[in-house]
Amino acid sequence: MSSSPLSKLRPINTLTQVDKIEASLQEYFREENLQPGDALPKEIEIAAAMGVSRTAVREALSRFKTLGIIEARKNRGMIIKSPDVFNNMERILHPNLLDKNTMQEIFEMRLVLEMGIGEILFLRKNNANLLKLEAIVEKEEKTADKEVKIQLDVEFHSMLYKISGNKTIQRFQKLLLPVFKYAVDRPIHAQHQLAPATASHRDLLNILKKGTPEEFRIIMREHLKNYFEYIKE
Amino acid sequence: MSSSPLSKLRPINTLTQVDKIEASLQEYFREENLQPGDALPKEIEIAAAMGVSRTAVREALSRFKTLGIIEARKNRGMIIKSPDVFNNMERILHPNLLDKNTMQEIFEMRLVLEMGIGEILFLRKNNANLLKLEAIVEKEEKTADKEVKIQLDVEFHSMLYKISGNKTIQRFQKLLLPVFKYAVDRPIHAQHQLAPATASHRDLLNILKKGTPEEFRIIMREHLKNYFEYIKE
DNA sequence: GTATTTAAATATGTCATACATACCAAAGTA
DNA sequence: TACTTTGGTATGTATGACATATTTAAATAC
Repeated sequence: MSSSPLSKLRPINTLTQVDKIEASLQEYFREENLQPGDALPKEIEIAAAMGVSRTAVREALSRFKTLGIIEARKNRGMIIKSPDVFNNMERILHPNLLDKNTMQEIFEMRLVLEMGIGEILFLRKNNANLLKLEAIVEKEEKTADKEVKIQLDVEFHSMLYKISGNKTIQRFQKLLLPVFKYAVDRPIHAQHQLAPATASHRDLLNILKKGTPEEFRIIMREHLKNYFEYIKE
Repeated sequence: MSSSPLSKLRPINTLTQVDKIEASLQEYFREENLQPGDALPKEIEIAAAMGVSRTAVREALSRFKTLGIIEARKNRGMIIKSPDVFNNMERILHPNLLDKNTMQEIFEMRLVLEMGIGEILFLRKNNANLLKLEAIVEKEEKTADKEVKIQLDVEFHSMLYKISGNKTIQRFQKLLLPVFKYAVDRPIHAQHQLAPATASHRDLLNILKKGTPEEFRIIMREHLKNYFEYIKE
């Protein structure tokens, strides 16, 4: 059997069968303009319509299930679902798996969020919120236990996100926490952390109570100074 | 074969077989402390070890593949992979699927990022970067075509993220773009968009060139003013 | 005629088996 | 030494069957 030199040229499309089925389904979703709650055809029907095995269809569907785009209720058929944006990220954001660079970038991202959250805080703050924040700060000032202090530090910043009233941002921050913690625990960073913050949580609280967004940003920048020094390197 | 009355009591966990296999595999990954690059047992071996069918194992593995935690190279076996944090989100962040509230929150999140990115820009900016930004601004000032203007607006902000040097943030922003666009196109928002920004891209560029992070934040706040008005409601 | 029970139909979940396919490695050939 | 061939291997795909839980409809009891 003679093979022409062209046979060396691999087809561009190295997609597997399941990949194609996945794409085809996605197109189907779009064309049908399917909305959450809408029902899907049965697996067998999909397989028949595409001329492939139920096995392959199931694997493609499995991907959508994993992503949270569809939900299969046993023996009841499948429906389109409104996916949880971060559900998947939670499952992969383990320090074990991420490379150092990505971790570093996520670390920075948290700083960016922290610096940018001020505007919304001033839009959404209220007395109840501020009291809770106050309680945390007071606890912080009273304790000497380092472990407790660290815990309260997390709580303070978490409360800020809560005050933002934006559950998506809140979720995202919670997601970043383990990565952030891991980064902070790295030896190279430990020394910076030791340096006392030049602006305290109390300062932030006071500004949030009686100051302006602009002042808040300045104090927050000061509060995070050590971290910004860190990422300079 | 006698079955006690207790056999009627169904186990609390309504987990499916595949769910259990997934959990079991996850535990295996953790216990073995598997790192990216490490090989997994063959599907058949896993199935045999767990006493289940290869089908079920494959479906559990398929989930991990979808999440990007493992990679299957045909006929070569599977290995642990360093997952791409946002790869999954890209696949679900379609305006069709997300509910209004989540979209609104993502919209806000983009504003937060935009407000917080300044610090890092001043850390990472350089002449080459600024020239590119300048080029975009000049094009903007010369064109009258509204479509082009919108496109250049996106490019300007995208370039800011690029200057941040943080590919994770950059990716995230790209991810948010369609959602943002969708939100902006909503009628209720259209009127706000029509109001001319009180601080231009040129202003931002000038500050980035010769100003301070603090000034930059103030101008950015001014630049996004209309959007902030919008989310107040 | 209403209410409860039973039974059938249904669609996903799981299993077993076989074959296809592409990659690697080792043996064979010029 | 360089190239080709060949075979083993593990994932990818197909087929067919049965399990199981839910829904719907039929059947029975009152």
